[in-house]
Amino acid sequence: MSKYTAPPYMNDVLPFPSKKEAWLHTARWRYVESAFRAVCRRYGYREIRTPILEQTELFTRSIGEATDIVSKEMFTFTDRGGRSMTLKPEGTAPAVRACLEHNLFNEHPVLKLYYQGQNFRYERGQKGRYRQHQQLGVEVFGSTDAAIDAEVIQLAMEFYRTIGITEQELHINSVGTPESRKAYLEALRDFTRPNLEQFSQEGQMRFEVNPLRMLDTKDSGDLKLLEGAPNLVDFLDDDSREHFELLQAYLTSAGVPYVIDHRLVRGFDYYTRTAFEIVGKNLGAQSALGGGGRYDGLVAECGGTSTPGIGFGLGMERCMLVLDTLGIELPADDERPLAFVVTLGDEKTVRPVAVKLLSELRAAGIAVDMDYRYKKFGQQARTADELGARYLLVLGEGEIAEGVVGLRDQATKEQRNVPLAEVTQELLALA
RNA sequence: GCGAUUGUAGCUCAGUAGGUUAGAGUGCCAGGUUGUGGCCCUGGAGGUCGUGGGUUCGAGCCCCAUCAUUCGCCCCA
Repeated sequence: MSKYTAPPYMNDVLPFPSKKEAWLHTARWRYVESAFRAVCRRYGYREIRTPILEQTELFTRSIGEATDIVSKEMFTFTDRGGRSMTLKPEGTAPAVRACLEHNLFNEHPVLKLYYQGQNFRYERGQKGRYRQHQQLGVEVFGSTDAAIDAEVIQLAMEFYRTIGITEQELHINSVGTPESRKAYLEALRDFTRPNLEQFSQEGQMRFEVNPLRMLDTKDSGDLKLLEGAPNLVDFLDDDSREHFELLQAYLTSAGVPYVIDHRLVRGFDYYTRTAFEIVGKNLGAQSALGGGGRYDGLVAECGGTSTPGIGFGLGMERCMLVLDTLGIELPADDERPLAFVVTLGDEKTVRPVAVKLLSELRAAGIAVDMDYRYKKFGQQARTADELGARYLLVLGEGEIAEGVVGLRDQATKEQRNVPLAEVTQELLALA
């Protein structure tokens, strides 16, 4: 092992596939990222990029002091100017900050954004959870229309479909306003309190810390005790209830099946109304693909004039892992050369011609490579195979004398001579 | 933050109850075979056994610490 290793629970994504960790291959990442961009573009979203760190206060204020993220998971440090800075643990608050700073909310009353960026959370790693993870997401500001909630949901589901995850289930819920949520919490506490001692240790802990999470248990005993518990939707204010009903109507008319999941809650303080999660089928414990929700109070919390918002986010690493688990084939490595030059015979005669051929082909926009270790035909050909070249360009003293190059199809092993002057056109036609 | 797990060659791993010079497969390099490969044969290089202490006549193996890995919990993406 080398002296230095990647920082704990962070991954290197490599230029070649590995048998053990197939998902840590840049070609696969690029494919998924470009699929995401393509979907966002189709839906009319524009890209925003923000710095990798922000003032710490932006996150403590927006996410909530009591959340795990703020209380124990932030990568925080003091910079040389004495400011407390934090590597961003999530993408929404920085996007809001940037929009406020550049007045985008005023100039673009309805603002549809997408982003792709690294998030950092200082926690113990495990499968699908890393200290640095890439998040793909969208945010829409300026509209409370439930139709935009439906659009964000459809965008997310369409993205998963385009990369081959077709078996998905949409879970929706409404968490209402902070006030209605508070009323519900009291009702839930009142309901569970009489039998509290019968709950699992974990359930009892959640009762204290975050009662909503009691609903999210897998413990069969707890589930039984929760039968007949009050539902959050019954505590919604009229506006939130209507909003939730409208969302369902839009989803239905768009032909998007959904299930209402009363146990679905989101972690951060700033969420309001719509909460949704997309769940993959047949994935077991790692089934949540991504989720999002509405945050009508966040912009005001960050110091702007009250502006509603809704967003969706997904973790790239988990997405890649899911693709692996489902055995979904992605298109071939886009970094493969089209052709690979192989030389035979006297190096001093042949190599200069090969170098010239390479530069001509590259200038014409063809991806082509050669072996720089001056070895036998077989070894050069093997390098070509390892790099995934589709064609071999065989160049020896004989070919040079005739002014041709051998064009060998690696799939069929058929080889024919092509005049040097015509190789570029031939390859362009084959590309 | 809590609980486990693993660390020996580039890669996958073996290494018996502590006992000479630490092994295999694969990959790599060279030759057999200066111009058409992947096979085969022969040879070769490659290790501070994660690191630092300790126990012992003697440690890859036992003990402590430390770093790193992987996995679970909490929570999340």
